[in-house]
Amino acid sequence: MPVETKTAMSRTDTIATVLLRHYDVHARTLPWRLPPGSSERPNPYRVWLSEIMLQQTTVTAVIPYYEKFTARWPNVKALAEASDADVMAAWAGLGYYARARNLLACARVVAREHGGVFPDSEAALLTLPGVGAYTAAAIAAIAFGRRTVVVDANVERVVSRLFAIETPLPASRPDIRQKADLITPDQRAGDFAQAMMDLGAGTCTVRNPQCLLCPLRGHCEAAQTNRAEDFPVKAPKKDKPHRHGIVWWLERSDGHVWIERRDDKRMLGGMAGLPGTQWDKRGNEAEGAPPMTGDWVALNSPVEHVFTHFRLTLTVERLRAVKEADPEGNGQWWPLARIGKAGLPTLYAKVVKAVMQDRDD
DNA sequence: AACTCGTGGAG
DNA sequence: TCTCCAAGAGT
Repeated sequence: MPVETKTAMSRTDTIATVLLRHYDVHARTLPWRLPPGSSERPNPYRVWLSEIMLQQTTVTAVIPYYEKFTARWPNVKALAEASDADVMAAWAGLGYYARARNLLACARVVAREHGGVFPDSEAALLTLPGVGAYTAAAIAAIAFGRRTVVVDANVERVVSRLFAIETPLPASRPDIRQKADLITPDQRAGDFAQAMMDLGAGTCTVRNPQCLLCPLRGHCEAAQTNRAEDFPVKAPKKDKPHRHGIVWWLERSDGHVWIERRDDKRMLGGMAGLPGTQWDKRGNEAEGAPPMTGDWVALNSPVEHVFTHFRLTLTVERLRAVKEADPEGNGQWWPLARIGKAGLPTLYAKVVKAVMQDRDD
């Protein structure tokens, strides 16, 4: 390589060339990545698992779950043989629980119909449960060295800035995809995708982007006009409605609590939960009956929670039952001493906390 | 094609 | 406190 190109960018340097050169030095070390400089290909199972967990979820939130899953289920066959309840409980707290249901469904399809080997083409990957356009492209590129166009929210932001795209999202998606295709290299498409995501996570951030430190500043229309933070332009979003519901805390005299398994296809579907009104259906927030008749008493302070598209205020009502009590519903008595192992999603973990605090008062 | 799906961190 | 939003998919 000529000496002058080490410090000055040559005219023929493409965005991909510059970004990959930067990535070779500055790539983040992450549990699902091979050590820097490794020439091997990453394990498809691990790539797939990480990509599913990372959907709409931050790296720091994913890491402990990724470590837990890979230690307990080291390959796709092991995961395919796990029980639904074990996988759902292991996923508890990470959110978007349809991902966990699809994860298990996908593992079983790969184990049964593909002999435990992940398909290596983008089109075949796209047919798997929980694998959409982004994830299929990412796995094909990262695990199998395919040249695919990987577009996630990071790439959308970076590309919107590189080309100063004025059309608001989501209408700009076709244009963004075309531009992403244009700058994707024929070689190392997987590294390029991960480099774009590293850039979006650390430098080309939503707020306060670090354009002065960006390796692509010389290629970026937005940076050169000091307008990075103006992109991507987004359509205005709707405001969140507020819903109210009741949750019933039924505790037996010997220290057991009545826990239900929520139906699939509802919110928090397949997860453990507490009986309550149908707060997840708009307009039906008051519908439902307690698992037993009795003198239910409400806690002084309700539980507040925020979902993607609505806020929820839950009133907690308590009842003490005798040991012979026989509640109605799809549930089981769970020892309060081991409530932390019940696999409750955060909403219900908040209810447990509220009940415990109420006792201390 | 909009809507529906969780959660926690950043600012 | 409040808003925004993150390696999106399914319907």
